This record gives sequence, structure tokens and C-alpha cells, in this order.
Amino acid sequence: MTKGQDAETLADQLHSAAIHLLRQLRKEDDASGLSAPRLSALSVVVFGGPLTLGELARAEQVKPPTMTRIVTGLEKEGLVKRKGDQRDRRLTRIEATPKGRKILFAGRARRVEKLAIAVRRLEKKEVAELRRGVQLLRDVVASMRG
Amino acid sequence: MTKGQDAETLADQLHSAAIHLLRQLRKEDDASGLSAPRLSALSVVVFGGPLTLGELARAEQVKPPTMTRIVTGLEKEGLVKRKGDQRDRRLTRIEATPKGRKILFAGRARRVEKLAIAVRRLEKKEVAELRRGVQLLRDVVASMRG
DNA sequence: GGATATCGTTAGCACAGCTAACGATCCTCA
DNA sequence: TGAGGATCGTTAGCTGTGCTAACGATATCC
Repeated sequence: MTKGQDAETLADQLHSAAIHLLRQLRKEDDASGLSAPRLSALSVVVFGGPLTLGELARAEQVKPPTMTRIVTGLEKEGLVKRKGDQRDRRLTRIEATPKGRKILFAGRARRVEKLAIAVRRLEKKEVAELRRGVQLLRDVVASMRG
Repeated sequence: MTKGQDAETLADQLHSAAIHLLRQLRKEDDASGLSAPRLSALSVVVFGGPLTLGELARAEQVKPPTMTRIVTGLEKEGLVKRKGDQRDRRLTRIEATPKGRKILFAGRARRVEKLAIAVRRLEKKEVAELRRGVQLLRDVVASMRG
């Protein structure tokens, strides 16, 4: 098997694994009452501090109209707050509310718990190998963005 | 860091990586003119031979009404064909057309190519490590289904 | 043969993604 | 300084995915 075929096969398996992983985790997301896109956007706002709608849209790799609706949904649930920028009044700054932070951490914990449980079933050595693999995966995904 | 915290952190990073990976690949899916769910369902039909709508829905972890529409979409594009079962006339058997097979392979190649390119940038040793990680990931995901 | 179960579809809802178009605001520079 | 162009966020309208509830057709069980 050449390196090139390896890469194809590996890419294909990785793609499939990612799809099935997220399908499993989506069930946990549902339990939190927040959809995956909302949860993901909320996470960026909580950890990335206040940022504009456009920045948030770029961070989530989504167009502004889509982000407008996601933010509107989060705002209606009281998880996020729109705030006009004084310097540039075209901008809308978005920041998390205390409730938003709370919900995020609770939801994240619940969502990841199922996966963490499965990870804990591995041998210690396997966990280390998986961690290395995930690190490489992150590098690979990062290099795809360029 | 305890093994438990390791598992949490690893699970979280894995979740995030999977989300971003699929967001990148979705752009390639769009180029094929087929959405991810349709591509995924078509793949099951092509590789899994003719199967009923209910079986397909279970395989894709989706409810029957959702699969009805996915199949209807694929059928309108001529990629798939509905066929009544003679033994049990409640059943609808679904099978791929030659065009469906062709499109699937072309689409899969295009979609995975971007990822494969990124994988090829890794060192040979890193590819082996990533492959091991993906194998473990597949095991982990499989163990979550039970 | 009549009750019950199963299969796929239809109807109707919520949400996410897109493009096009628009108003408000800011910036440039003549 | 003030007119024209650029940028930001929103609205409108389309497609597609996911769900539940309800229904008709068919099969099965007693």
C-alpha cells in the first residue's frame, strides 16, 4: 500500500468516524435543549469574550444571516445579550449572560460525558495513543483552513 | 492530571475537532450537488445492497419520515430507485442506479481529497500515529452505540 | 374473519444554511 | 464639508433536515 492510498483510506475512515461520532453526541445535545449550532456559538461567545456578530459568523464558518438567527434564538433564551458598540454603531457586540455560561458548562459536561465514558474503557496506553491521534487530527483540520 | 480529567479533556477536544472537520468537508459535499445526509444514505445503499426504507432509516439513525424525504430527493435525481417487495407489499426496497454509483464514487473522492491532501503533509510516522488514533476512535464510537 | 401490528407516507412544525436586497452607519477624498 | 462608496447587521424567501402525529395499506395472529 503506498502512502497515497493510505491517505485516501485514512481520510475516508476518519470522515465516517466523525459523522457517526457526532450523530451519537447529538442525542445528548438534544437533552440540553440547545441545538449543536447554538451550543457551538454559545461556546465561542463564552470563551472568546464579547465579539461582533460578523466575527462570530466567521468563527463558526457561517454567513451573517445564519448567525443573526442563531444569536436571536440564544437571546430569546436569555443566554446571550446584544450590545451596541459606541465607537462604531454599525456593530453589534454579543456577550454571554451568567445563565448562558451556566447552561454551556452543564450542557458541555452532559454531552461529553458519554464520550468520556467510552474513552475511559480504553487501556491507559490506548488513551495516550488516542490523545496523540486527536492532536494530529487538530493539526490536520487546522491546515485545511488555509 | 488524573485519568478521569484526561478523558474529559480528550473527549472535549475530539468533539470540537470532529465538528470542525465536518464543517470543512461539507464545503466539498456542496460541490457534488448532494447534501451530507443524501450522500451518506446513498453510500449505505450502494455498499449495503438493496434494503428497505426502514432498514435504511435505522442504519442512518433517522426516523422513517426523514428517510422518506431523503430517498425521494435521491430518486428525483435518478440516483436511487424504489422497488416494491413482492413477498411483503408494505415494504419499499431501495437500490442504487448506475448513475447513483457513479456520483457516489466521484463525490466521495472529491470530498475526501481535501482531507487526504492535509494528511499527506504529515510525516510518515505521524500518519501511522493518526491511523492508530482513528482506529481507536472507531472502537470508541462503536462502543457508544451499545 | 376480525383485531392488532407493522410499514411507508403525508402533514405540519422548528431550525439551519444560503443569496439577494436594504437601511444605517462609517470612511474617503475631492 | 459633503457626496459616493464600503461595511455591518437585518429581513425576506428559498431549500433541506429533523421531529411527532395521524393515516391508509398490508400482513399476521387468534
